[in-house]
Amino acid sequence: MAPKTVKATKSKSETKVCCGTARDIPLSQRDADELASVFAALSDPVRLRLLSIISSAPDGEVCACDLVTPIGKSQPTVSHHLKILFEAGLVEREKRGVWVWYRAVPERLDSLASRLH
Amino acid sequence: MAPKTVKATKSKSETKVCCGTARDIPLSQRDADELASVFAALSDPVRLRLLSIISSAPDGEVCACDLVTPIGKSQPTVSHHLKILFEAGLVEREKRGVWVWYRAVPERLDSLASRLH
DNA sequence: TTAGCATATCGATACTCGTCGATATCGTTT
DNA sequence: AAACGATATCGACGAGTATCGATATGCTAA
Repeated sequence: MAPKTVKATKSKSETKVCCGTARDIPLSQRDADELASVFAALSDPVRLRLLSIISSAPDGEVCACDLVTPIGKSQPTVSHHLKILFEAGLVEREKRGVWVWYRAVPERLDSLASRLH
Repeated sequence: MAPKTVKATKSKSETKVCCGTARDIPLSQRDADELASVFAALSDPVRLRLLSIISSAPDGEVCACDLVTPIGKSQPTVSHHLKILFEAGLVEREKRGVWVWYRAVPERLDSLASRLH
């Protein structure tokens, strides 16, 4: 197994992860799942470019109809990716008439960045 | 299509993404691909917990043999995830005898955090 | 009401990925 | 040399996902 120097600090499996005991595992299962889901939303180049376009919009918002062409994917595909960004809390949307406007949620990225230490 | 207010700032598809022209698309295809690959490495709860354990190690490094039990997955699975973290530049490894020691690369996370604005 | 457009959903397909048992590789020990 | 233990790789399987054509939903205009 491990060398003998710091045998005492050996991390141990802790199935009891409920209340406040599990301090030997830095990141809980739940936190890991939640964090991973946000990273998963950012793990696609199409979504990163969508987020980039939306974030850098002069008016702070972009019509969905103006996202299909620059991305170069089909309308259902772009709609699919926008939904994933929305469900991850990375963008918010507002329907105005026939159009849907998307805005970035920078606080979401800020909180993400802060959790990277 | 889009409303008429800011028709001039409408982002346009730019297939010529080589030298320095494409400035209407904030994030290039290449940058998006590269960023997405790092996020993909962080998009799994097992890898996040591995990274967390390694990062918070008192000695700054953890033996791979001490990672299998707390993660609760098989040894090939843990080895697989460690490889992905390594190839993403998030951890570095050093073989000492029979054991392999893993260290975190915090600068990698720092540069990631800085790219989230 | 009907026609037309913007957006979302559905169904299908191809591909990627997480997982594990079995096995290979490699250093250590006897 | 032979046996053993730690780690990586392989092969396979099941689950998830990116993509798109077709279709549904919903708003607007005639």
